Amino acid sequence: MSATDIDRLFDELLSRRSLFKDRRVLSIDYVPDELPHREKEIARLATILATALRGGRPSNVFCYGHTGTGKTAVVKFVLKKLFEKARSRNLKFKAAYVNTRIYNTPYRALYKIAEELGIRGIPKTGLAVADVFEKVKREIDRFDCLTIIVLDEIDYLVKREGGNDLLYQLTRINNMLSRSQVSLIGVTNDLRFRDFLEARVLSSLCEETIVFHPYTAEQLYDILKQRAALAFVDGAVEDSALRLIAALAAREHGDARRAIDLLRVAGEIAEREGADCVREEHVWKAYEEVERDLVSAAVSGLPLQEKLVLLAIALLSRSKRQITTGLVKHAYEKVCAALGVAPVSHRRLTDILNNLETLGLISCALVSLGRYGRTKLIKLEVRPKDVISILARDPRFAELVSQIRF
DNA sequence: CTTCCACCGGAAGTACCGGTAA
DNA sequence: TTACCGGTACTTCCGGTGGAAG
Repeated sequence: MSATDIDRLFDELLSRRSLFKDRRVLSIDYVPDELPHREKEIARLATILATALRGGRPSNVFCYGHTGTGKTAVVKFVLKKLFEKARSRNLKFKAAYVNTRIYNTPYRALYKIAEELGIRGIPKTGLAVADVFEKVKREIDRFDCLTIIVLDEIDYLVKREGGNDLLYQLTRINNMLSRSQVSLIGVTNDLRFRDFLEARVLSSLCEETIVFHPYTAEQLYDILKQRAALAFVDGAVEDSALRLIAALAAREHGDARRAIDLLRVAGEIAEREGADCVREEHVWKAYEEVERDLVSAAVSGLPLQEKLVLLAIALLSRSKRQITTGLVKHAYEKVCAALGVAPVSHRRLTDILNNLETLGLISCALVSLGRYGRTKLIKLEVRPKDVISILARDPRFAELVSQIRF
């Protein structure tokens, strides 16, 4: 391509009218001024937290519901409004928001709490958890005000060792504070989460419970319409496209986050193609792309051995129908041999399989074959060719993928 | 009724890494 | 420097276990 060609390309791209008015509206952490169809939940949480405006300590709250049902948005929204109200009444309180899927160990969660509260001098690693907890506790007491701690995706913390301990300490912290008070808000997608909570934590963490039900397709449509009006220029999205996104997301247990993601990607595709508006065809393309990106994000972050196990499963699912643990082990060892990598123990393999399951890449079902033992039936939950093509980007695997057959 | 397959998964421990405090 | 911290990836050992076959 010559210099003048590039010049012309730039000119052409610049002269195109952008479909977007404000892209940020479609980002994951955007909190809108209105949350349609969540009025009841907002009122409920606001009622509980309003105690703070009267100088009391709100009960600990526990929110649960599927992904993308507005839990995080509602919590952030109500806290924002509470801050505004408090400021107008000259009241002080502090809040920390921690996503424990990212800050997924007791130390890291504590570190993030400290950071959110503006407590400095805590290193990312190297100290004992108990010491850090003491320091955070002391600093919170020095605030001399109510402190609200939001623990989002709290199930990721609880399922880790030491997670219950931290939670227990946090629920008991008020007994150790003299000037400040702490309220906790726990948020989770996992509906069976309570099973993992120890009894000593359960009762105090779940003083109040708010359940978030999935959005229906019509409700998702309303949400999309609201966001589209803010994010796109007038007439840049066809109504049928919004309906399609709503229908697709409703199928995924009413996941609004997924819907908004789909809208954003569909918009980007339409713009890339130079279309004058977002149509159903762009939504379908976006659907594919979002799916692939999800897989790609999950797969590329995996450690080597987990990649190899996943590769073995992907290669197996091209041909065999029923995949058992034994079969996976066999295939995995063949893959290892071909690469000159030492395979891990069987015990480790079961952990890897469980991990791949929690990531949603595979699903497992324990079955008993009587005389013929007891095993797990393993099913790849994503397209084998996606997994293989993503892993084949690694030059170490590229050759192998074309060679091995089962 | 008992056997026994082909696994599961808890417990405890090791090696290593990147970090802190004294 | 040394002792210690949390965290990940992995090991070895071992006590289960559902249900068809015998």
